[in-house]
Amino acid sequence: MREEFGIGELAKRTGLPPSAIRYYEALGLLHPRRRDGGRRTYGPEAVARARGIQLAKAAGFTLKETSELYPSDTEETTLSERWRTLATRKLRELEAGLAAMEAMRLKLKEGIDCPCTSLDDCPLIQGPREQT
Amino acid sequence: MREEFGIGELAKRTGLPPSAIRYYEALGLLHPRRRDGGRRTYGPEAVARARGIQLAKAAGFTLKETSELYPSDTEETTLSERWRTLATRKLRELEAGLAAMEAMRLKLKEGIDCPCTSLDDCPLIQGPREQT
DNA sequence: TAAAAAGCTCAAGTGCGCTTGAGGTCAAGA
DNA sequence: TCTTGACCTCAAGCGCACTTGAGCTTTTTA
Repeated sequence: MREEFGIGELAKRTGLPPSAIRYYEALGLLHPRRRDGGRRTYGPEAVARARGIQLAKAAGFTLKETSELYPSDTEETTLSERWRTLATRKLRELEAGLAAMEAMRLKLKEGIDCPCTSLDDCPLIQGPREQT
Repeated sequence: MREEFGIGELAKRTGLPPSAIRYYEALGLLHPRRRDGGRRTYGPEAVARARGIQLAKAAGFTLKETSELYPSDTEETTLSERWRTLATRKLRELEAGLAAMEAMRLKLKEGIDCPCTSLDDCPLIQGPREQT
């Protein structure tokens, strides 16, 4: 039979607290089975999913956005198109975020390496950025 | 005399709503002067600062962290050392974030370009990542 | 078998980053 | 002058991502 374990074990394997795991489930990101008595049971795929969620978080996605990235949850079977659309959009946003982080990294590095005392001094932000 | 303007003008120049500008001030990120009557007055340096804040936000910093990046606010005069320590730490965190975003970008791109239907299918997360 | 450990649900609380609203003030123009 | 619009303060509210706590049940293990 397949390897199954409880919420405590999943917590141990992912570094997430059980409360967060339950919360993700409430948002539809995780779908444990239940054993008699009501306790949640997970398999290895839950570990993969949890890692995906953590990665998405680290990449700046909200949990709602992340859940949209896992559309198998919505009962669709041929979801390739929808998924691709969503993922493409997210990819664009991600690349914008990456650019911002890279810019900030440069600012920080410049600030650290140069004799001025504050980010304000380094004229690195004065690009043509109006609006968010 | 130096070019000075009110909160509405700063809002226009930065794309930030006045409420957010006041909020940043409450957190010690902005330090407008006041004219008789109590209204806030800003100069061009406030625009630069506001852009820095926006950039930091886009790079994933909290406002608290961002404020630590502008230590001139804390009355210190020779802050280079402290600043450099902080900025170096932030830089490391930023680079970790960048790596995560890059990983997610790859996952998304892979998912978009390959025939599988979900992120779970692509074995891209199964690295040795435990804990956050 | 009995006590401890792990889990369950549900409601409320927390911190962040703002926004909204009430109620009042200040400044410029018709 | 007087009205309009920009601005002021302060308190409360909101969405997100969780955490905490109460009160109860299920497993495990000594």
